[in-house]
Amino acid sequence: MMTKEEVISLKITRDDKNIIIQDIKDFTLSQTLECGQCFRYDKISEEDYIIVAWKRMLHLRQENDTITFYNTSTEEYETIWKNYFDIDRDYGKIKEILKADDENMTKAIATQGGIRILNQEFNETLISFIISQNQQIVRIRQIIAALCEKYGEPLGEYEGKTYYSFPDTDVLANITEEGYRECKAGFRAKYLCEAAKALQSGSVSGELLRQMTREEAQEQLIGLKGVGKKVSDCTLLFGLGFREAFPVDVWVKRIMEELYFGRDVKKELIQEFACEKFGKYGGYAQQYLFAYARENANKKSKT
DNA sequence: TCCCAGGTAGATC
DNA sequence: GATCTACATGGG
Repeated sequence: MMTKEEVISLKITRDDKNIIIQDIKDFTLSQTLECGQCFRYDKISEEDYIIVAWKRMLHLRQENDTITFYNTSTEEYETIWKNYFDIDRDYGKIKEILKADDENMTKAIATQGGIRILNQEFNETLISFIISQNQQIVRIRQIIAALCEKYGEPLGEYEGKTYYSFPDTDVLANITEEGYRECKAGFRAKYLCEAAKALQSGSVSGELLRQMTREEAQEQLIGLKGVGKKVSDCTLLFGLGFREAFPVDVWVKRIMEELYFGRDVKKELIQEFACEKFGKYGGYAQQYLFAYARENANKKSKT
């Protein structure tokens, strides 16, 4: 639930086809799409992206504090994109809280403060992060793209390329292990089969899990083969709206060790520390840190 | 060629 | 309980 003080107002206009937000704050499209939380986007130019989410394809462009949502209706914006991009939440306030008395968060937010946490579909998030384990982000995107191309529905095209929806649970549940392997899912194929069947049967669903506490929902997720602490945390954070979740992966482990511990520590200790320090803002803190860690690694590899 | 990747399950100590 | 290892596949 969003509290009233976290809601902000914006100047939103439209011309004949497009929705335009002219004074967006705390939002950098490239950072939000490329920080590893979602996998279904194409960078078309420095300012333009094509994304697919919630069975829609969308062309977006950002110039400074103006964002244009191309070829979309007011209704589609209100029902889909406003929520997807978490538009009504006041990230300025969240960032102030995280930065208070924390040099590390201040540095991370200085370069990565345009990230917003997307509200993604539960099914897609779960399947995507099962695929993500022990894999590089570019590969995750390739595998999910293959899965959608093969089993999703065409949604439209841009410059000759067709974009496909993420497959429905009925379709996912009927894909064989061999089918997932053909999408290059490797050893994760058997996990995907099991998860898809759980989704189709309804034994695991976004509806059910959203009604639970975070601990209960996490327990349900970890009950699936191939879903452990990290994958479940990502699913809770990106697919179910549990913004206190703090996924600890190799990047977050490394950057937390560097910034807060000065030595190698166990994941469990990092988890505990983050829970204590960031509390209900854990998910936001984690995203800023994750992006900051990757940005630093990029710089080093380029020199 | 080698190391590693938004980890996890199962074996072993 | 804590630690070790296999796992598919390809990017750098």
